Amino acid sequence: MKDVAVAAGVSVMTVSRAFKEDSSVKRETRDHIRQTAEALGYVFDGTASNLRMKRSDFVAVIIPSVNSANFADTVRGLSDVVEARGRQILLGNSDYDVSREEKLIDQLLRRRPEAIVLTGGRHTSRARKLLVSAGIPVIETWDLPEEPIGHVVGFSNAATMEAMVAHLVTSGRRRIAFIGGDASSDTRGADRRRGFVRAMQAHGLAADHLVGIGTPPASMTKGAEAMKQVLRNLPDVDAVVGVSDLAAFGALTECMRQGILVPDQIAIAGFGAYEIASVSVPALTTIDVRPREIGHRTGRMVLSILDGDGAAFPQISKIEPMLTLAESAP
Amino acid sequence: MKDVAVAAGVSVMTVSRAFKEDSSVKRETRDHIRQTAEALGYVFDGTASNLRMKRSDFVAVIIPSVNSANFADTVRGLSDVVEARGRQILLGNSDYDVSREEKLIDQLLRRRPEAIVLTGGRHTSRARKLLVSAGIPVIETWDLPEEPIGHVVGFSNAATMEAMVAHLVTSGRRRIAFIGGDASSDTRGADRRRGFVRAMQAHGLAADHLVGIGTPPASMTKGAEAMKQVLRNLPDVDAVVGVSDLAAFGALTECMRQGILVPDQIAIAGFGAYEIASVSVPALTTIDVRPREIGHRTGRMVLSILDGDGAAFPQISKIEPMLTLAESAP
DNA sequence: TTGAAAGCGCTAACAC
DNA sequence: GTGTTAGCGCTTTCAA
Repeated sequence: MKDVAVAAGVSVMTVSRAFKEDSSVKRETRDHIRQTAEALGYVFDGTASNLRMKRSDFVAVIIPSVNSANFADTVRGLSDVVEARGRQILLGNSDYDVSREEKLIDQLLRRRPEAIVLTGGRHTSRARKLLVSAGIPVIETWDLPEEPIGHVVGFSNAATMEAMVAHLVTSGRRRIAFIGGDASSDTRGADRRRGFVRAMQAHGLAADHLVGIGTPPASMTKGAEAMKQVLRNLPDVDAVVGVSDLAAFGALTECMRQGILVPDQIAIAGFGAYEIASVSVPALTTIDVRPREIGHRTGRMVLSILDGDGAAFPQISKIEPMLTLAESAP
Repeated sequence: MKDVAVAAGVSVMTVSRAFKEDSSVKRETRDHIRQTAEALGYVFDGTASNLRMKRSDFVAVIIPSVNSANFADTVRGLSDVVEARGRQILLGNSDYDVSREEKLIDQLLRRRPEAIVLTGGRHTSRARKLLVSAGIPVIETWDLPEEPIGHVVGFSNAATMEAMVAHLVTSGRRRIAFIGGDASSDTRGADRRRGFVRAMQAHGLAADHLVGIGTPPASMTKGAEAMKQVLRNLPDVDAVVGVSDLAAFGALTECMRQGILVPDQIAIAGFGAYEIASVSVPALTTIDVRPREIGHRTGRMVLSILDGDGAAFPQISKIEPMLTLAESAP
């Protein structure tokens, strides 16, 4: 900046002002400075500015994995909103692991983000301490934590899965299997499984057809493998619910390979409203938790807390998941 | 840090040293300082450190979209490598738009990243100027640019598609349609389409069955719609190639809905080796461009340029895509 | 092994 | 409308 100032024949302060939109610099002076800067290949140093202004324009976001379309959608919705207002997303993958999440929180906080968005409501106790003492807005998403740290944009994974079971039972299914949700690290998957078990019991049905798929994320391939087990070991099953659409679609493909008719012999339902659910043949009955809306709403929440009236949003903003019926489990 | 220093009864300099791994501080002093810091809820300010050290530990990455599994895989591979060495990824989505890419480059460079990774080899001229004058390593990926700015980790989209066409022709297909690649903004898609046309002509076949799907990214839904057009307008087609597996799978589902046998009546091939390709029934013949390997290799390249002997990597590192044959086009 | 002074590149606050 | 001074929180440098 000093170089630009010398080259333009002004003080550094004037150069600084010339780069701010609404500051008092003569038009000609500003134009001249900007041209000089461009010619010199000068790029503004945000690092120094951040230090001085105590304002990083970063919003930290931790998701389990960028490789999951649903979490990617949430990040996308979030970044669309906050980037339009000059903020930048600082993204971290926790790999469905709370201790990795703790490390990430530590690392990200060093960058002095102005807010931090988390996926899920389970964290290590040190992570909670770090978050609280950071003194910035904390938003937990994709869940309704029992003890929220700050704000929340989410839904109950368990209750949502209960609605799905209710639908299957209403449509006449009785011997329903659940694929996924066994890994303790995927708390949302485990919650869905818990909701499944609870709903089955509430309907007086046996909830003993639980097929794990191991470490998250649930994939199509793992869903297909799990379905093989179901067909081998649980021949009386008349419906299968996947912890996600990916697992459900995998299960569907295994049925296709074995000549089992869906939904005539076995109904299949998923979770998440991935694109595959609407395109597959048969299309999958699923639950749309509106990941992008989670992101948008979180973004607007962050901005309203940061820039304006934090009171515009309630502390807990509930997403209403929608049951989407399709051919696989009408 | 000053607070910690006062609380621990030492100078700020000693506190600073206590947080570095390999500096000369007495064990007891260091332990005492770290405890004091933890108790005070002190979090190291990376911003100030970066300013002073002129070292941000950021690697900037621009991809067309996080919502594409393949690009997400590349980012994942890259971050696995560079984060293990203390760097953090600064991610931006260009939305397949070079002018948005230019804006992003400008924004990201303000954060003073130590290297920048781009997707593709087409950029605005101002973007090129910014990249060159930034004086940091620039790595272009997912393509083999005609005029590389710096390093490259990629493959030829056109040549790879030519290999796919060669396979289809060898297996007896003659009237082959191509779905996608019409949007000028998706240069990789357009390159694949160009490769398709070139290969068809080289085999003496008509390359006039081109069905566009509009703005990227190619989706399953758009692939299904395009297949509807193919079946309506081009009844003689005996094979279809999708610009990506998503489009190809969409096309497959449309065939299933219309009772058209794949591959007996129409063969279908995709591009990208998404999970859907191996799981779908029939499984899709596709091309594995190894997105994660692109990320890994790019990461290792960045680190070797930054930390050590930059000479360890050639300027252009070619990825060899692999043709993966499956049921849909054996 | 520890400390004091100087400064990274920018901007708030105050002159003029 | 523009310039001067001081300082954001850290680390380099030099001295003790």
